[in-house]
Amino acid sequence: MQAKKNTGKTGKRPPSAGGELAFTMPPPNLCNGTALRKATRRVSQLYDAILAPCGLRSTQRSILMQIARQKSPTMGDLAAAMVLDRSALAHNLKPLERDGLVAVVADVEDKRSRLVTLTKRGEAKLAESMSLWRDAQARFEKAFGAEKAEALRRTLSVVASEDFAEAFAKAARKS
Amino acid sequence: MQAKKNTGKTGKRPPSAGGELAFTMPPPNLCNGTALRKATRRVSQLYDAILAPCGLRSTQRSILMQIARQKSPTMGDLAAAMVLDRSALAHNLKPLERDGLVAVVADVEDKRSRLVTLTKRGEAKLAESMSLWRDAQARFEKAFGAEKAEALRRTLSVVASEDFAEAFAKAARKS
DNA sequence: ACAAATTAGTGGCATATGCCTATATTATCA
DNA sequence: TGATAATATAGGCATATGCCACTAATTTGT
Repeated sequence: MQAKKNTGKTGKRPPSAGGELAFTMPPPNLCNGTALRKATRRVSQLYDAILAPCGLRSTQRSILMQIARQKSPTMGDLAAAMVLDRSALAHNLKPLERDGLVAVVADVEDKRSRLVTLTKRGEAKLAESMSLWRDAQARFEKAFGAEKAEALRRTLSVVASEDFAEAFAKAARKS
Repeated sequence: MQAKKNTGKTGKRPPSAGGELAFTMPPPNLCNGTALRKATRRVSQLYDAILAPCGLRSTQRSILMQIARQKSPTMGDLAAAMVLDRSALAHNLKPLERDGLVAVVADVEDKRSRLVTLTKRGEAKLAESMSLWRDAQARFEKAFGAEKAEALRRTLSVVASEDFAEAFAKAARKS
């Protein structure tokens, strides 16, 4: 960091942030990542509050639901479907295992793999959460519009896809 | 990806999840929260990889940027602007404080409040991150389309707003 | 067949996020 | 003014997320 720019009007100011920054401040709300994270925090909070009575958070519920869909996926398949890091998935499964909602068993086909399954309790808990989830969904669509919600989900699924990740990676930076 | 050798409905199955569930399985990709979280994880990963050389994650960068915008916000103001729980913000600031990028000082006006400011190092680090961030943004817009990206950000900002939270809360379920 | 490369998962570390409770400070009101 | 409510934050606990390095098992190249 070099000496401060002499713009001619720099006076003595509090220990920082008073003067001009070393870059042009972009307009607000321009970062796609920040916009996504803010919306996600808001919605997770709203959904979690509705789901609370069943003792599942939205993250946990989405994992149980995905296991139900894929029947008995490997850790890797499940992680890929959730766009979730493998180790993150492993950590997320721990509380669910501890509470007896999921079980992880070795795969006899490929001993490197482990298969994740719902237990009876897991199925029951997922079933129990359905009406709460439907309530949250209904509220979202009422507040935001069902059509717009569907369009948003489609858009988000593009952004979450591996195709998008590859396009992002290939996107040459300015030549 | 291995095909499960599920021998019909009579065969041996893992300790659960073989039969019909106690609810009707909704079509995939229907949950707004899950769609948001998946897209956010993907984009955070992509942005973080680009930002890595400067040592900031996208979350940290967005906090520094918001502090720069608000000059010296209180914890509460900053948390509200970030749609972030206060205690989460407090935790997130710890590594930044430790690294000397931000400073938290008591407010003389209201001794309950603490003001968050960027240090010189924080300003410099933020400035250093700008070109990396612009690279990530450019990649996103090239892969997704600049127009669509802007539309998405506008949509997300609606979802993240307090107005939306209120509308969600009021959205009566039983009409 | 055997070493090398690849693939699957674990464990450690660090950050991210949120709830609940406690504490300190300020504002209100009888 | 003194009790009380409201506000701002801190701390403890738990889950969420991701990177890296490591181990185990399979696949591949020769």
